[in-house]
Order: sequence, then structure tokens, then C-alpha cells
Amino acid sequence: MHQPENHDLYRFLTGNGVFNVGPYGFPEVNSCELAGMPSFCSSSSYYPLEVSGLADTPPQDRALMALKNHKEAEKRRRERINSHLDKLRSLLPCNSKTDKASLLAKVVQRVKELKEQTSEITELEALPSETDEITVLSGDYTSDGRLIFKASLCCEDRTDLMPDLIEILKSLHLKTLKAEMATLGGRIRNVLIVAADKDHSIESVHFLQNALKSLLERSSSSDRSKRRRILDRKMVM
Amino acid sequence: MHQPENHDLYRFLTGNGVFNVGPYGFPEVNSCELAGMPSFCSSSSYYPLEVSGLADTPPQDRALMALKNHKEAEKRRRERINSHLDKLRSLLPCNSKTDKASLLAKVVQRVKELKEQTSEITELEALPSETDEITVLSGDYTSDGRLIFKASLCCEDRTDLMPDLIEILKSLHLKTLKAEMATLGGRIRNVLIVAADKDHSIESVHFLQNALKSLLERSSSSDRSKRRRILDRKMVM
DNA sequence: GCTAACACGTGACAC
DNA sequence: TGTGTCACGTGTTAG
Repeated sequence: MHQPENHDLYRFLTGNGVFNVGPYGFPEVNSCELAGMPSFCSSSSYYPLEVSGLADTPPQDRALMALKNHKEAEKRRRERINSHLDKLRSLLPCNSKTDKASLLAKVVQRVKELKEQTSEITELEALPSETDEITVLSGDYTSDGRLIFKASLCCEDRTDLMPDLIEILKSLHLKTLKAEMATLGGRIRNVLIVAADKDHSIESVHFLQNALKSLLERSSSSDRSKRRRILDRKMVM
Repeated sequence: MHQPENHDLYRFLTGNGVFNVGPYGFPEVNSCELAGMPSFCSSSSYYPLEVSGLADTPPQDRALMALKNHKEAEKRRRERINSHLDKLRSLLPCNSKTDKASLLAKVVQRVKELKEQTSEITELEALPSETDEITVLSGDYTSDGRLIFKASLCCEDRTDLMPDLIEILKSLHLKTLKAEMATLGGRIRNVLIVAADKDHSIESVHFLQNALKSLLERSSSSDRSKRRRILDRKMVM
């Protein structure tokens, strides 16, 4: 449908069919050489008979100017996009050489994860459910590079649950950043935000998961607690 | 440094200087027309004397094939990136026509926000500080499109704080999804996750902020509460 | 040599 | 009108 007019225009203006194209750092040379620089515009030898008036700029120059603007606008657009990508690179746990697609994949995953960890902790999710549940999510990193997990445990309440839970966290060298609990009808839900040691990898989620699983099995075999219920810590307004 | 060899190659192969280039949906036509299709390869009239052997593919065809692969790989790369961008578009509160740069800006902001809302709620932040503080962040959306805020209030504890707070939330038609509190040395920190009504915009943060500010001023004028301290709800393990 | 990733310049299109 | 955004094909470079 369309022809490479500009290539032909280039050839025409530069006077030969061979012109530079391509390598990085080149555009400056290109724009100086071909488009819109004063020295070039003033010596518009292609329009020697141009009367000076409104149309001080012959069509070719106008076209070249437009092309130059276009080129530079596109460059600015690319830079804007890439700067945002760089910001994301610095925000996520990834080095500066991860490619765009992988970076964006990580971003998608991260946004999904964080979505789960915040807004989707609705009332329904925060209150204990009827079924036993264990979920362990790998989350963010602390400022000093330790991985953060969010662990959620929902089960029948019993006397030794907390001491057992504390013991597990201690044995796995997990530091509790934040802990919430809610009880309802003899059942309890614990949500823990814990930070792993520096030497822990993302694989530690499995250890934590298994430990919680064993905790839950112990729980189901023991008889129900007779101790006073933990005060319901879910505020209802 | 380099010349547009491929343009010249195109001209040579197509037999004229005019060739299609550009519009959307075109690559299929292009690749059929120029590169690597069986019909084209078999009738390699440029190499009529080519002996059939290892080099069944003359240099031109090889070059074209490489170019075709390159073109298609680049297309796949673009598609991969754009599909991730589309996923992000669907994940964030923005329509499908927001441009890439703005989308990525939103993503950066969102990742930062969510980072704040999760991992950076460390023990230090969750416990009451010595200075009075109000922060209101606009956050996610509920599944039915209501905006979610996270409000954090840290001040001197007093008897009527909670009723006043509840009154504020009620008057602003904010529904409490989740609420945490922690007390320490007579001071209290409340962190609320609230959902706005459907007709609320992001501007509602200001109303909430101002209401909390007035609450805090009321608090500073009243004398310190004599009532029994709220049990410290921050678990320390 | 080839694969993957990038920046660039360009035509098309929307407002 | 121009101004901005997009997809595309290409040249280039690293592993």
C-alpha cells in the first residue's frame, strides 16, 4: 500500500544510495546530518528559486522537520517506558539485566501476590472457616534482603496451639513481623507475617508448610481445649 | 558504518524499487511474498545452475530465511511483552486503552503501595510510635468495584477513641474490612482496612484524612483516659 | 553460526 | 492541523 518514501527522500537529499543506518548512538549524527539543523535548512539548495514569504520552509524541509520531530518524540516515548521498567527492576528482587518480558512476568506475579495479601484479606477470609486450612505464600523482601512469608493457619483451637506454633517458628529461624488471630465458635485462624534468615531460600515455604501440617495433625488428635477462649481479636464495627 | 543491505536485497529480488511495507496485518503477506515459502524457494530462478547438494539453499535464500526468522522472533517477543502488559491492565483499575507508559507508571505506584502495605508493616511500624500520625492510602478495589483504603492512626489512647472512630467511619459510609490495634505505654495504633461506597472516588481519602485529623485534635485536648488499657493485641513471639 | 534481546526509524492511526 | 501512540521490520550485539 505504501512505499518507503523517506528512504527515497534520503537518497535524493544525500545524493547517493548509501547512507548510514542503525548502530547505537547514531541518531544524533543522523539528525544532524539529515534533518532540521540550521546549517542544513539555510542552505536549501534544492529550492533556489523559493520566494521568501509565508512558505519560508519548502515542503522537503517541512517534511524532514516533521520526520525529525516524529523521530524524537518516539525516542522520548521509548525512554519514558524504559525508565518505568527500570524503576520496576529496582523495586523487584531482580538484577538490572533481566529482560523486559521476564521482568513483566515477575511484575504480574507480584501484583497478583500482593493483591492476595492485602485487599483480598476480606472479612470472610480473615475469620476462621469450618475447614482446616494451611497456606504459605512467599512474599516480599525485607530491606536487608530476607524473604518474607505469609502463613495462614485455620484449625480447631486448643491449649497448646500457640506454644507449638512458636516452637515451630523458632526451630525454622523465622522471625515474626506481625501476627493476627481471630477466633469463632471454637475455631481459630492465625495469619503470620514472618521473615526468614538470610540463608533461607524460597524453598523454605515447604518446610514451614510441612511443619504447620504436622501441627494441624497433632491438633486433630488432641481433645478440644477447655481453656478460656482467646478474646476475639477481629474488630467488628 | 552499515548499509541497508536488505533493502537492496529486496529490490534485487523483487525486481523493482517499489515494495510494500508497513501497515498492520501485513507481515503475513510479506513473509509469504518474500521469504522462505516453499513455492518461492523451489523456483529459485536466480540460481539456475545450482548443483543440488549440501548447499541446497543459495545464499540469498539463506539470508531471506534468516531475516524471516528474525522478523518472526521479534514479533513473538513483542507479543510476549504486550500480553504481560495486557495482564497488568486487567489487574489494575484502568481500562484497556491506557497507554503503555501510563500503565507502567500505575504499576510502579501500585507495587510501591502494596510493598508499603505488606512487608514494610514491620514491628516498628505496627507498634504505636511516640508521635501522633495519620496516614491514609488508597489501595485496591474490591471485587465489586469499591475502593479500599488503608488508614493508620497513632495517638494517645483515650476512652472515647473507638466510638468516635466508629462514628467517623459510619458517617463516611466506610465499611471496615479489617482492623488491627496495638497499644504500648498509653498510646495506641489503629490500622484500618476500609471499603468505600461505590459512588466514592479516590478523593474520599481527603475526607477520611480530615476526619481523623479532627479526631486527633479532640484527643489531644482531652485528658488521658483512666479506663483499663486495651489488651495489647500485638503478639510478640 | 545462531538465538535472543534491544534500540531505532518509520508508516499508520486517533484525537 | 499537529501531536502522541502503536506495531512493524531492521541493524546490532551478547552468550
